[in-house]
Amino acid sequence: MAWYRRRRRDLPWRRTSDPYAIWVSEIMLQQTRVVAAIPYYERFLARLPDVATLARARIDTVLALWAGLGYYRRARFLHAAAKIVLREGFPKDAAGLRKLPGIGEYTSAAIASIAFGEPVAVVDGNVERLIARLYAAPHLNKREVGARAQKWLDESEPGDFNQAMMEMGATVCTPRSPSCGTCPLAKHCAGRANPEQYPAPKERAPLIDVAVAVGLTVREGRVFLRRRASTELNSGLWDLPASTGRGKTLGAISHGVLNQRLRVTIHAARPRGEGRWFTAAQLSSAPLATSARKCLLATGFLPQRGRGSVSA
DNA sequence: AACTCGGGGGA
DNA sequence: TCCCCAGAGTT
Repeated sequence: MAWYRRRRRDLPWRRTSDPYAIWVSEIMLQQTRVVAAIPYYERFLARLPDVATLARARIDTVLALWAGLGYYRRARFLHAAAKIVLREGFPKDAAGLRKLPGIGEYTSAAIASIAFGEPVAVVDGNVERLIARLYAAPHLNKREVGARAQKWLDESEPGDFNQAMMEMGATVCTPRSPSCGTCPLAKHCAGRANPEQYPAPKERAPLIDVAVAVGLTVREGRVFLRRRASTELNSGLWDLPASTGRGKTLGAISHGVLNQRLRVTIHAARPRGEGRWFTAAQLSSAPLATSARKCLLATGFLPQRGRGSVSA
């Protein structure tokens, strides 16, 4: 705790005690690095400053604010949960938070400890690694990590304790080349001699190549897009429609996603099915699928500007 | 417990 | 290219 008070990063969600803002930050931080989430967090809260505004916003607005951050299901869960909160009130503890869509074991504990001071330890990737090394235990499951973290929890300041654990994992007890020389726990750490062995590496799924063909139609400066259905992946995002692949090839992109590598070929096509025409300017504020954005950059429909181009 | 999410970015 | 990130939901 002394180390944390000295070394904590000045992060935007550490400047508020608003449970809504902390909630938004925790959803954005799921499987997402702190530095990646910061600009999205700032923009999201500026546009949707409270839970009622979020609940009443259109899903397109929410998805557009999320575009580029990945794991878009999080945005839909957050929006759905905001509607529930507007109707039923903000949950008062971790158990109540846990019932909301998009909030699991980690996130319920994080919000409850940080916003409400509830003495419950979080287990994220940082805490797993820190505990595994501290005990030189390569194969602990989440429940076992949680029990050990809970034992150390400072119940007078559980939010700061949890953030201290994660901050340690993110800045000192890092996956590769940890800074054991400056670690305040080094002399208590059983894994100090060989930190890279903890936790044991997980076996990875083999990389799969997937061929995808999409159709591109441009007329009078507008491109034809379809909205992905609620039953599909990336539902709600605008995407290029599928193609038979028989039209003239206009380009190709590679789009890595988890254990897949999508090889997307872009073909000239006629507009088919439901869809909408977008100008390049309209796309800057539309929830566009990342692979579609790459295709539109590759074919020159969108200008090649600095990635992200997070315009309000 | 394993798998998916057709993510994203640092090293 | 590899690794893993303040994970959650589904099967």
